[in-house]
Amino acid sequence: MGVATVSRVLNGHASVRPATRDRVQDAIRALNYRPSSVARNLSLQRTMVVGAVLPWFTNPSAVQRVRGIVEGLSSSDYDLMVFDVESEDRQRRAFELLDRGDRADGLLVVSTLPPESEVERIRAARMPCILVDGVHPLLPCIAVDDVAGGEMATRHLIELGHRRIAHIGDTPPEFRFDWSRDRTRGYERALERAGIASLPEYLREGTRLLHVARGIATELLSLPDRPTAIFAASDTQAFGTLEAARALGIRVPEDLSVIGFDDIDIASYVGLTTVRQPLFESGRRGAELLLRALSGRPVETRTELLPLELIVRSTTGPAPS
Amino acid sequence: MGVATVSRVLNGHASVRPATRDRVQDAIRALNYRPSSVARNLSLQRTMVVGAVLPWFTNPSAVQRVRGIVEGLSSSDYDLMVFDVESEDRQRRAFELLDRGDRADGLLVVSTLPPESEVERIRAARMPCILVDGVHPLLPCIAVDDVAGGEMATRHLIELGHRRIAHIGDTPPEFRFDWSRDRTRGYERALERAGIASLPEYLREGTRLLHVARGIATELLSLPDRPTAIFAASDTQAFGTLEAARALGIRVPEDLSVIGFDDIDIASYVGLTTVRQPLFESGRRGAELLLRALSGRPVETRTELLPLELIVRSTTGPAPS
DNA sequence: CTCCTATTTGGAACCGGTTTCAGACCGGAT
DNA sequence: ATCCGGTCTGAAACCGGTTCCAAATAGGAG
Repeated sequence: MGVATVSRVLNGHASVRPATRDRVQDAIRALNYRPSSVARNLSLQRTMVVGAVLPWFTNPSAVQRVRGIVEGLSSSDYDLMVFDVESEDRQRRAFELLDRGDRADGLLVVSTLPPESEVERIRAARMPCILVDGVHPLLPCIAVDDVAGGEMATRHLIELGHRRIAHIGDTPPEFRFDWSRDRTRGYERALERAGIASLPEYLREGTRLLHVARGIATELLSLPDRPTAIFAASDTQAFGTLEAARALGIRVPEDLSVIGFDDIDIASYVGLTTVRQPLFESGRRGAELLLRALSGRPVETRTELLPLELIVRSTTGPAPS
Repeated sequence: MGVATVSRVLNGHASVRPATRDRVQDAIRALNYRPSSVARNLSLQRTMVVGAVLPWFTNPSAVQRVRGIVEGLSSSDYDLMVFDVESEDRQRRAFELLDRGDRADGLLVVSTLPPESEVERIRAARMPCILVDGVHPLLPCIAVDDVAGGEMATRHLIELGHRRIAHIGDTPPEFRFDWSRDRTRGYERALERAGIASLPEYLREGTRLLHVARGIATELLSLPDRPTAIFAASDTQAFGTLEAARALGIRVPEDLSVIGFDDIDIASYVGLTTVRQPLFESGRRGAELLLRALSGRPVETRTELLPLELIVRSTTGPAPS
């Protein structure tokens, strides 16, 4: 029996006599044989796997996006392989592993930007690749208008009568990633439009981590002329802010209003006012576009903006008089 | 120039004349060449990737474990590939992809049990495999004593004077997974030891999802003789219980005590009393054992139990008189 | 300028599949 | 019994690397 016949049986290919097929299947069972998927991929030039590259998938919003991806892929024959890249180095390695197209047929890059050299390579290899929560002129992208979001959050505070509004942003240079800067820009624009001077001591940056934000918030709230409202660039940072306020005995929302960004699961539980972005939907839609590209249908290389929505709960209120 | 030479240059192998090496590297640059990692794996029989298989990594405790895995692997040369298996079918497929050892060198199976046939295959292929949050007699395992944990939680409530104690468990048959049953057993044992009869209407099951638990809790709290304490099999379910209580206007902990299990991030924020299990540590330790196995050192096939700890916060209090 | 040996180099086999292609086999018609 | 067409089958080439081994080359000694 030749290997060709075995291959035909395994792939349910046409024209194998039933008698032969049975004989092959018996042998397979007897030997407890399973074909090597890697050898198969090598030969087929196709893996039926899509790769997702994302930093800190430990964080709640990333998890939510991945859930969307899983959902979007669930009806397809593709499996998902997630690469967590906690450092620039790991990110480079992930792309080295993936961009040849021999480990995954398509790529979802979430909340990070691939190095420029990789973008070129990906395009040269005609490997389908969708950006989720990131924008690049040469790739299809799913994103939100962070400037508008930052403005939306800040305007909400202004409309409540706040004038001393602080902002806790994210440190920009992580994985060439700049949504936080855009939200900050929205914050500045809202202040400007309302004719409020922006104070440098009200504009702070820290990592996305909760305890860092708590530290920064503690400093902000200890200022001689402390802010009456804080716009945190993410819900996680907003929670850090709330903890700081609680520790200092500052009442929310009576003495301090806090607004976040994302609307992660816990936000509704805790009653956090926030700007909701469709996290789950971004992943689902990204997967949808990727599947379309994988099926050979064309996908426009343009940025698709998902809607933002202000969710008012109980951590914002009128400015104290 | 032969392919052998190129291969030697790429792998920094010995004895390539500098002049030749430079010539090869120039060619590589000129062609923008990158070797196929899959072909390399096929030839080398080694991938430098470890696979993690876990269900619902959407859920907070799984995320925490994965964080531990990432941490445990970070100092090694291995990359992590995560397979989310939301259904039995996907689980089967994940193992089919992984157990030949040509896609990953080692396996971490988290919060699920591999099908028996796969266990056999994994052992036959001598593929290193560690179970995290799961127990199998033929594999090294990292776990906690769920019976003891369930007993610990229940005893805490009993010691506070509660007698009408309900329990919300998990539906057992998901991915051959039974920690919830063990926690329930601990619950029953604690009641028995205290001489409290267990009432069938106090013992309920639901999926791990928050809103399902909320529904069940609402039913429990609407019983004519409603419980004064509820032990939820996971923190997520405890939150559902708290929401139900809040909606019904039942004060916690004055009218109702609630205890969870896991101690996920938000638990401390919300002040949930719970039984802490070392989630992060379980992943880190699993990765550590896997790395040891991958390096050829022996790993005992025994179950390593991590410690549990009762964390008393503000959702439990003395039974109402 | 030879000769000899140590170092470099390239050819070929292999990893484990898929697929092309030509030959083997089958049954029916003459 | 022979021939014919169509259906099955297996040998061989390929995917893209690594590595063994033998041939080619370089450099030092005589």
